[in-house]
Amino acid sequence: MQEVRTAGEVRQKRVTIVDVAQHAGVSTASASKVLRNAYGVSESMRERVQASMDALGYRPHRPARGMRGRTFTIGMMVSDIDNPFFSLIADGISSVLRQRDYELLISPGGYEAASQNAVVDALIDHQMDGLILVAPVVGGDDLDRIAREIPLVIVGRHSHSEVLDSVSGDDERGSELVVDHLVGLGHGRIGFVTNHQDRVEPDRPESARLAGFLKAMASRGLADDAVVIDSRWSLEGGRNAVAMVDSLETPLTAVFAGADVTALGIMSELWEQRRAVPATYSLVGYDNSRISSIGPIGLTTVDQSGFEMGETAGRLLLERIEGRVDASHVLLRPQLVARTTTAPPER
Amino acid sequence: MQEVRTAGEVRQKRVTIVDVAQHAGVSTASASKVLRNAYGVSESMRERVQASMDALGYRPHRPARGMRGRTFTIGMMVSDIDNPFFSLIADGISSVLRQRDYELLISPGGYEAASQNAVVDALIDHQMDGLILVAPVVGGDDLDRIAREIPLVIVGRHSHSEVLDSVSGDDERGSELVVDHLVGLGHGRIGFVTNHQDRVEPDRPESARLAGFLKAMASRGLADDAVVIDSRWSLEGGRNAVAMVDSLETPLTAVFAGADVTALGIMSELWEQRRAVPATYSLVGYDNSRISSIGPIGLTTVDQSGFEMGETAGRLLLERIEGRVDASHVLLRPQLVARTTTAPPER
DNA sequence: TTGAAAGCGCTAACAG
DNA sequence: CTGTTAGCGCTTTCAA
Repeated sequence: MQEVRTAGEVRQKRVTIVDVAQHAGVSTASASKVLRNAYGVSESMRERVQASMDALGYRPHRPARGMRGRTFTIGMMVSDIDNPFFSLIADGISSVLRQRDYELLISPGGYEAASQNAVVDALIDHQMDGLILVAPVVGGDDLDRIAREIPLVIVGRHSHSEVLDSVSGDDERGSELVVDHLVGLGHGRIGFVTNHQDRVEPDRPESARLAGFLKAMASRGLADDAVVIDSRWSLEGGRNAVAMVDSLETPLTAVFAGADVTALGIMSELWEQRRAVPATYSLVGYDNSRISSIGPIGLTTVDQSGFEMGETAGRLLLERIEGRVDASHVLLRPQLVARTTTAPPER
Repeated sequence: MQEVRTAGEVRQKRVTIVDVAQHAGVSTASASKVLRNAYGVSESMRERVQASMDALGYRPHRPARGMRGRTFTIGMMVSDIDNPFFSLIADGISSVLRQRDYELLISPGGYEAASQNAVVDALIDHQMDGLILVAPVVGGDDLDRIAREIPLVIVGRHSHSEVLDSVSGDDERGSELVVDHLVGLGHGRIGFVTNHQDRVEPDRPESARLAGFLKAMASRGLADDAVVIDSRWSLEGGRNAVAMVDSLETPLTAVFAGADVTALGIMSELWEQRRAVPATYSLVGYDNSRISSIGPIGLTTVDQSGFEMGETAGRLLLERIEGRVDASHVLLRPQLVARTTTAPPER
């Protein structure tokens, strides 16, 4: 029997820049310059070195690069990778980075500030060239502190910080679109399901969507018909919201769930109780996640163009890395996607 | 106005092991040993150094560690992060790594062998200590080659390789469970939607599930009633499968979609045609993704216990890194989850 | 334009 | 048990 061992086997050594330099008959410094597209190399030098790199199949060792210069790696923190919206953002980022030979590495940070901070530290320890944090729950001061250590872009959270960039949807506007849609259908008494915050941070999407909802209702003379249901933006939170809505003295004709996942929880709970949507009440989500378009779901929701957000975030981060110092905060226009969970009220 | 500049500002230098050693009044070698929990350090030394590390808030620089030894980082490649099943696997892996101070970094590799290979190379270039590839489309030879470079575990794909470990669900058994369920309900003529492979690789889940389906049908005397529908495991593939099923001469009473996402595509298409499930035909998926449990969907499917897969993969990889040389291939038992998309045939 | 040499933060071999 | 020192692969002065 042939022995095929891994640990015992002598793994062939990596091709290093020294090998390339020797093969091309030049100094490592010159090879390095070619690798980095740096100034001060003749055309012939560039060609020779490039040929050697190709011939030897040279791939730069990232940790070694990181010791002195850049790693050409960008870190992305998300709470949980299982979020279709994050996936779109990641695709958008990748599409920008790819053209510039940067690489994207993703790390799930959970839903607690403590665990997210730990993940951010770890990404910094990897000597990444920049970080993109998606909907971080970390406090604003912490974000500024991080931004002073490393180029930083946050996605999905409004910001006015001077030291970092941000890309987010115009959540206030998004809520307004929803209210317009529902009022247009004839609804008056509308509920909004919140994502409970122990310590309210005004720059978080949940705050902006709630504010937008209240403002839009008020400006249409429906301030007294705006009902806030304090729950959580999760499947479970949606399920629980159903009972809360039922316990209201005056019933609702429409519920704006604040997020698709919450709307799905509500749908699921209602379905189990054999109550139909939109017959029971109209239902609106937020995010336009892929599930929402599936036939039997057909959730009316708000699209945030995640891919474009990712592209923008990637572009901003590269600009930061190249040295831009003034902050840039981009707000993207949301769009309402009307499907089958909204209809005129029954009465 | 106060100037708050990032790039211009002098960023404070990192705390290095030299700082720790100085603070504790010992050599860097000793500090390093404490950091690595290496042998040959007195209790008092350990305490002093540890105290200094805590006092200075020392965090080891991963690239530097990677230059000589381990980075304590594991890379995970997935085709696309937007897959609830992958999320479960990642959680499982993380739960194991966390106890051992390893970190998990995830990289989306797309659906092509070429792009996946590029991502794997990039992870190797980062000097990661080991890799976990989820359902790679890369050829078996390539996997062996990779495994000779770096400790490797593949998830969701059967393997008999001597140089790498694998964890997967028993897909043949899973298909058998589905056939049993459907036949138990009274179905005879059953369709199976495949994920088309240009070059059939027998160790891929799509091959195993198809084989299991055909075998189970045959062993129940239904070989002639087993219909194979060649499509793709995607939302679109599911949608297209509907027309293919409709064009069959003898109609089906049940469709085993091979994967949840395919089943969702079928559901969606049928729904748009105002045809009900399971009235049109019973429908079964595979994966038990989170969506499948949502009320209005209620998809009958097969659970693969992704979290456990992740745990196992993490454990196997750490063992490899510690030096295990004989391959380990784990097969996990799948379970049928019956919901509302399956029922006895109408006739 | 090119090359020699120092050094990034850490580990490992070896000496004391 | 502890310290000295070389060196990982690369970038970056600085000199030629």
